[in-house]
Amino acid sequence: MKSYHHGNLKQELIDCACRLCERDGYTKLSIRTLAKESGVSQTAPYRHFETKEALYASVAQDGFNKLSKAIHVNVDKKVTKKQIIDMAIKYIEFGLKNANTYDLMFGTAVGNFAEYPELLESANSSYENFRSSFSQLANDSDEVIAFKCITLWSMVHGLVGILRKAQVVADEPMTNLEAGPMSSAILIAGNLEDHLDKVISGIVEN
Amino acid sequence: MKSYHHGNLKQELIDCACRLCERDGYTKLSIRTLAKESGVSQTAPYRHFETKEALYASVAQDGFNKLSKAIHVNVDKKVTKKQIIDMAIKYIEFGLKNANTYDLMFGTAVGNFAEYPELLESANSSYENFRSSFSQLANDSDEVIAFKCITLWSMVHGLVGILRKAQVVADEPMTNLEAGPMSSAILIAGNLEDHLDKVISGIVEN
DNA sequence: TTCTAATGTAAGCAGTGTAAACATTAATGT
DNA sequence: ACATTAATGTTTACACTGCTTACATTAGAA
Repeated sequence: MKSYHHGNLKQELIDCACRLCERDGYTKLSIRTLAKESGVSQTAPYRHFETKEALYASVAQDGFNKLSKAIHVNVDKKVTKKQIIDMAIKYIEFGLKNANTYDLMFGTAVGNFAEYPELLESANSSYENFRSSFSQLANDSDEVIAFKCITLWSMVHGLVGILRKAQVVADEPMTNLEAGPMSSAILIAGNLEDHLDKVISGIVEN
Repeated sequence: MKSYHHGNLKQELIDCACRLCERDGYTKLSIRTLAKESGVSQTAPYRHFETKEALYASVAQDGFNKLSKAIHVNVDKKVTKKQIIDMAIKYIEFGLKNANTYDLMFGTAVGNFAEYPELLESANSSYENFRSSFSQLANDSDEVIAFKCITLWSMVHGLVGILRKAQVVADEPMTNLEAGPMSSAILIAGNLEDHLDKVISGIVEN
């Protein structure tokens, strides 16, 4: 005997949306199937999300929270280069393992973060994770910190994108080392740590 | 008196799709409106594109062709660092000025390039542009060329993504230099050339 | 000139986001 | 304790989508 009111619908919708978005990609997600999955009428979700974009925003927010956890570095003490490299690897792993969610976080499905304050805060918090790690790396000015921060961020962000495309192009996962289209991207994937060490050394010792 | 057969429908559809995709984003594009725009029945496009994805593939292909032109460097002689920087700037400009098309090229709307051989070739050709420029920069082994190439590519690709997000987050175009969320990304945008000079110097003199 | 393949149309299916009007119930103020 | 209100759910419906199927026209090859 189920009651008229669900009780926890909003959170259940978010959880379910996160799962389905990551499994099938956010394009495949429909509000109707989401409602069905939660055993509720087709339009019930609209009591909690004005538009589909608002739902996406919640999924993206959840993604940023998970990203923050994934890349978190303890900044009580001085941060080492090795920790930065580790952070970079964790970031890339996150991007590759949660590719569909990552699309939602950095794609255009959610047009303007400012319309979703909670999402904005989670996104900024992720960035702050990056920033604070660099602030404990050396005695740098804010500007230099920003430079290093953006350099690494765009690097890892770019690598996530490139590696995913390269996989697609190569028609095989990252094991394919043969010469071929965009094969260099794949070549690096097998050597990610070395690659990052080189690049980050260049950034850090600047 | 228009004839039953259009005569040049496929190309007209592509051209129109490119225009509309870039103007409104590929999500907003519908085959029906596209058909209407070309003065043809709703289902006529299906004679030329099996699925909507196939149409996207054509738009993306056109994007890669334009990208190739935009970043092309004459590799007859030795290539200079300045030329590489210039190429990077051209790439970023392309990504920012053709943002919606860029999404189609590097996003997930076209799942597997291998299913669209022409797209694949155009994409590879863009990459080859990058590669050949680096090959004329110094006497490097293929591996080192690949390293530099991927480093810069992921860098500029990442910057395109980050700068776009930062714009969104900052709620104002790249002029906003106030401290705030992700403001460092914006800070760099005003200084793109300096930024790239630093980073590329790090890559080139390796 | 006939036949066939290419290219167009018409009608329709199943699915979508979302708006509007209504039903039920939880929360709140007296 | 009870009436009122706000929150949350349902029903119905609209306009739109990608795409399929069956049919119409016509360009080009035999």
